[in-house]
Amino acid sequence: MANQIDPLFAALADPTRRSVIEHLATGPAQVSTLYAGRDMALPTFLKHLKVLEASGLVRSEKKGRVRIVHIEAEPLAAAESWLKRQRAVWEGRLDRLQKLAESNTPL
Amino acid sequence: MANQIDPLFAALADPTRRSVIEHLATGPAQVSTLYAGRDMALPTFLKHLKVLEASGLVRSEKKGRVRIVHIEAEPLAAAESWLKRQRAVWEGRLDRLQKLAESNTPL
DNA sequence: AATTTAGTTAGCCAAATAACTAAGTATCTT
DNA sequence: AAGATACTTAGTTATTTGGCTAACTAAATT
Repeated sequence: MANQIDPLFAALADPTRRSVIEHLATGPAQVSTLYAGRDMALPTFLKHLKVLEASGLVRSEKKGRVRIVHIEAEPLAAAESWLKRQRAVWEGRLDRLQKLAESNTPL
Repeated sequence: MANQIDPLFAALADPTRRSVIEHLATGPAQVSTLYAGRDMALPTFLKHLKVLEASGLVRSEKKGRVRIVHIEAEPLAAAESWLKRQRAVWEGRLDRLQKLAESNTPL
């Protein structure tokens, strides 16, 4: 029922995982490509991929011995949306404060 | 030097802390007000506030025996900005795919 | 059929996180 | 001056996280 936004932000709180998302934003990729050049053991990296997949930010399917990973747009948009909403509330408040200041300071 | 975006997303990955941000978006508040109605011990809640403050999302100062907490707009915007950037890359890719499909399918 | 490639599973470990209680320190209020 | 209020600090505990190695499976290549 709930939005499951916790694991989403948690997934984004790691540089390895964010860089995977950055890579996948340019298109789907297989595990070994995503792994290339990383300074960590493969099983460690696979755990990061699992965290991403559990958060819903990413999906994957196996083709032969290769696993193709792709980004999932909606959860990314959901996170952005939460932030946007907070900013809207915050800016709405600033607007009201400004109007108040203007009405009380008729120069 | 680096953007310190890790602790930012990490701070947002907890419902208690997000609800504090939601509250503070409507304006500054003191600790006891933010704490009111929460089902956890006060020291536990204070740790959450410390996490928020360490992430830069929030600042606070003490006035007498009361601590006033307020939101910090920039880090919130930085998180939103990262997400927006990913979406831009992603949507740019979708646009190119669509154009490609159009040019290859002249009806 | 043997080897290489691409991931997977299992198990261990250290550090970080989230929670608690108990006890303490300022700062109002009466 | 005493008491209440608003945090603060210290110390404990359980769970989660992020990392590792070793050993394994399945698919493609030679």
